[in-house]
Amino acid sequence: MSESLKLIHQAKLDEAAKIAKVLASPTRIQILNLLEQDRLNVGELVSALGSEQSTVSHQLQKLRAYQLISQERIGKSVYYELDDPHIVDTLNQLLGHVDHLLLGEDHAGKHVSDCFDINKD
Amino acid sequence: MSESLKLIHQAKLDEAAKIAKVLASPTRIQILNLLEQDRLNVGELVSALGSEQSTVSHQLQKLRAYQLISQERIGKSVYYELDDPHIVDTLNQLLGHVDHLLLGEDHAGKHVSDCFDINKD
DNA sequence: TTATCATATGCTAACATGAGCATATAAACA
DNA sequence: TGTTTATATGCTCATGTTAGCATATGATAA
Repeated sequence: MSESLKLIHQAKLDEAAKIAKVLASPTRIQILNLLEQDRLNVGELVSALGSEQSTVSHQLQKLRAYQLISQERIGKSVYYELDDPHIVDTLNQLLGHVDHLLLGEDHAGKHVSDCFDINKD
Repeated sequence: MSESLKLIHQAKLDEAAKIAKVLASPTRIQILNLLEQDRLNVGELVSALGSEQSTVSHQLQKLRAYQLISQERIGKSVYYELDDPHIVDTLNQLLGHVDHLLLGEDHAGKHVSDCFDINKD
């Protein structure tokens, strides 16, 4: 009598890896985090992130490719917003995991707050 | 009156991205999936995965580096098992997300089962 | 000790990725 | 129309990743 193991089939495996890849970038995580709070245009994202405008646009392109965000032009600006509630869950789960890790490492007491505010304007 | 946005601080961002990176490989996801079902040695993983032994060992090394798995030598073999319950949650959340996606895409009806069994021996 | 089996590691080639500069496009305004 | 503003895209450099071959290590068996 032999035990059997379940394999995830390749298509599902590849898709899962792709999504993980989208989340595997600090910049993209930050963008998703910001868009979870508000609908923002590129300029607002650029100043919040402190990155180059082209860098932000490139990352938005990738998020768009996975249909995680949607865009709408208003006047001169293009506003982005989250378009996939599931990815937010996955991201928050991931961030929760990290909280747990960082809390564990920082057991000594000198724990820093997770977030800090910035001014949108 | 200006709205404020919360930024995730860099350390947390980097850590989250690192974890996502670990999950951003079909091979590693499959390994985690298999180890979720049973404690397995490298040879068993190799035959289940159908990859080169060195490839599997390299991936195990990465999973080890993140302390997602632990190892124990028994006789000539080294057995691996999951060492982090949280990552399993994150992975399952991710896989659930993918199920949702694939189901959506395959709306036409020809939907394939998610997993298939293999013989462990 | 030597041979053998199981696993780990060094190395390399092919490929992907992230960031930023320079530039193109597209809308709005004068 | 021409100019300005906002965003997108092409290109490139530096860096990282994957997989596999060859080989090293480590444990067991003879």
